[in-house]
Amino acid sequence: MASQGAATAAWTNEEDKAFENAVAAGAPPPLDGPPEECWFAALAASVPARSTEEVRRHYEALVEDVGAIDAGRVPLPRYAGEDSSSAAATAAAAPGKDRREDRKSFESDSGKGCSKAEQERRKGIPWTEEEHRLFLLGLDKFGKGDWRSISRNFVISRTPTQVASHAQKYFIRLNSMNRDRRRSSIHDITSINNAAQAVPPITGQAPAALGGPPGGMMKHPGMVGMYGGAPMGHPVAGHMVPAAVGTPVMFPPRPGHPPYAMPVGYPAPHQ
DNA sequence: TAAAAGGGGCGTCCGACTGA
DNA sequence: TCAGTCGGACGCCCCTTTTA
Repeated sequence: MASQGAATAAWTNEEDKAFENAVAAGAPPPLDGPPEECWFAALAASVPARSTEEVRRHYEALVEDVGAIDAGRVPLPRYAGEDSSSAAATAAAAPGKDRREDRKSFESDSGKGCSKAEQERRKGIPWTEEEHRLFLLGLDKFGKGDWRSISRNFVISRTPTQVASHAQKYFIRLNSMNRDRRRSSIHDITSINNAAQAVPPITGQAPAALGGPPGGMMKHPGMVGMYGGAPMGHPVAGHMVPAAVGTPVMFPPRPGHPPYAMPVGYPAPHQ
């Protein structure tokens, strides 16, 4: 991943949050002057400690991340989803899902594996944050509905059906953001940037290598989803501010594919 | 106060249905 | 025919309440 704000101090959690919220809100639409400059200035107003130029670079770094993935410059984590050994391989690559997989493997090892129950209904393999992040990238790239392309080019470890199913629940989740009693879930990740910094290094890279600041940005380190190693039940407000609730934060539209859930007045980044 | 039980939320899988 | 959508079943876990 591209190093965000490499030339300046690392962005803090609060700054990232404010930045994302501003992007999610679409930022005040530029009224006059160069649209792009005004738009970044509006974003910068949400992050007082950062200059417009810093905000611009931060933004472009995110876009660059997407571009790198699009171009295949960023090696995607290897998932072996096609065969039955995928569970172990994926579990090894994604420490966040170990608990359930451990139970699963235990059941298999204890003689209950390949049981009738398992043949009747395969147990679900929880999505990792990395997969979800790739899903968001694919959603940005191909738009809502093109699950096959997303599956083939981004979430290669999941079938189009799985991607579609995941998307369905994801959008349901987004629509239910205003409910009071909710647990935190992987679907709370609505921005690629946020996810990138929250995702444990699935490739074994250090978090900084993935673009996140040292120490990550999550207020609950290690929170990786329902079946991850981190606890569930943390108040959502603790790591997701209301402004971002229900507002998908996606990267800007690119030529050739429709934007998804982008606020009005979202300028095209430098290409 | 600690443990147990029940309720409810969440994520995944599956099958039926629909439209191109 | 195929891909996408929708709704429900299922399993798992956490939270709250109840009980000793």
